[in-house]
Amino acid sequence: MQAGFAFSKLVDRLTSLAGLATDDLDLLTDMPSSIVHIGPRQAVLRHGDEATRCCLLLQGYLSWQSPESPDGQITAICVPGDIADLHTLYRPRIDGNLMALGPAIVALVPHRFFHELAARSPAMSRALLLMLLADHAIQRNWTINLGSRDALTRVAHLLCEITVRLQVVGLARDFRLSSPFTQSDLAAACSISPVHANRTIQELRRSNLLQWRGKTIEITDWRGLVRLADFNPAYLSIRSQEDARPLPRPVTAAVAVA
Amino acid sequence: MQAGFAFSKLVDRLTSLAGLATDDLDLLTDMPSSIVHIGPRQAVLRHGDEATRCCLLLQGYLSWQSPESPDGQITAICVPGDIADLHTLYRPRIDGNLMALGPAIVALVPHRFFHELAARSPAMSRALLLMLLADHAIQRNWTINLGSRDALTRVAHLLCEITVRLQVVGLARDFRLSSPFTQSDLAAACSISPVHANRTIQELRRSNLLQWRGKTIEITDWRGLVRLADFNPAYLSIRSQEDARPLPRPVTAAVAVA
DNA sequence: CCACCAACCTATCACAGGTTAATGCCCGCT
DNA sequence: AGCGGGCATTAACCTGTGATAGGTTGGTGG
Repeated sequence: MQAGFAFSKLVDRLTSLAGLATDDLDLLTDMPSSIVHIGPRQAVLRHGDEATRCCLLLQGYLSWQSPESPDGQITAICVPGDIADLHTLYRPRIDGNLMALGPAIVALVPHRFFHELAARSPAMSRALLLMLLADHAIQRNWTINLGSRDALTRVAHLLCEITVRLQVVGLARDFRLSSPFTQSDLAAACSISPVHANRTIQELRRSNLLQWRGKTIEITDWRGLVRLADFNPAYLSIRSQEDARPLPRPVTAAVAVA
Repeated sequence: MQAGFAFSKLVDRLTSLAGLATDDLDLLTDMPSSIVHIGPRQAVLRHGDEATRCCLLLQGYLSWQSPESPDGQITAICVPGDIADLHTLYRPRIDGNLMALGPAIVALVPHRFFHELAARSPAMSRALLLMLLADHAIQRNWTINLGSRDALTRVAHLLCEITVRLQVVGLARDFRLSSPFTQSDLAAACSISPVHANRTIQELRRSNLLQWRGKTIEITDWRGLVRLADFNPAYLSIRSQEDARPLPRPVTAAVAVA
């Protein structure tokens, strides 16, 4: 999509969920926002806050951490194009802490904008709803991941999920993903100890499934990783590539007006 | 609320989430539905189905089980008043299996009804959305439960959650809950082995926190169970009792019309 | 009354993963 | 260049939970 457009990843994400006409997407161009750079391990939203703006992630990773659990368990991860706290449109009270994993860039957008957007375009309204449902489906899948997989397959599955979610917004197409997060972060997301996360990563390396050097992960055997993790991307509710390009401006409507 | 009304538990649930005027609630009286009795361990919806109706639980418990995982892990539990598959209003493809734990009674309601309901009443539309968000919050909490608690506190936490959710719809007020489900079911929900679930329950008994005899559980030390589980019901997004009664018919509106 | 079945309970053993702590590495800072 | 502080790595040890296998109880039907 438009390469220079700051919100292009949001556009990618939305069109991956629902059919949107160019008219609908045009509504995003006057999205008011303030751009904020976040440092590593810095909080974006704190437990108990009342949100009045949504937090659209432009670059990097954000994580939701469960409040008042000493181990700082990570309950969700956001990738670029995600609106981290979309649900605050309807329940503004923040439950949990939203932290950056590594440096990140976010756009803060007033709730008001999305409410008006939804009122103006039913298709957009629907797309936002599907975004909420997709988040829900991902969350359910994390439940499955924690409940039924061991450490190795759990880590593998998480990496598969992140990779595909990045690919939706045009990142990691070559299976190289930036990893500004630490092994401890990965451990916190998989609910294993940092030490065991390390053991696990080394086993993935030893099996020639991936390399993790410095701040990038390269998946060298995608098929193998998918097989190991028993990964099925269906739950991410991504439409097929076929359908995933913007619908043309509805000509019939123009005719009707004329 | 109206005791004889078949959908009173749904009313309880909705009003616990949002302020609803009597006018809004009246819209529920012509809800078309077919009542279905489900046997224990019987499937209500199967992975891959396309839903055209929503499944409102009237009595008993339903569980979502992850598809194609041999251990039959339970990823969510529904209590009376819940609409088990509300999300199918927007994404009708079923992901997972919906099974009854013990005998259950459900009302099948055409999607169409809810769509019209939402179109007619903004307050209802909002309440349904909040119901989806509440489900999401519960799911996130299951992630926390599996990720950060050991078997004992995990079971304790689940029992706390179910108890409070039942109380919202007027059940288990005396901390006695019907438990038509088996210890294996509980194990599947907590991702532990049935044997260990048994050990765990016995420890809860030994600590005089509860009794589980036959098909009812009696929680004899609610405070103690809450403390053990570190249970905080905030995530269930239940409004305070104060707010939780129906709003009076908005007189002002009538005046405006007149 | 007994056969049968499902659920519940108990005992034992093995192992995945947690805990702790020591070491090494790399990178930024003065 | 030297220093300090995260972070990755390795090792030794320990514990919670899974697996298996068997015994008990209670309800249901012949």
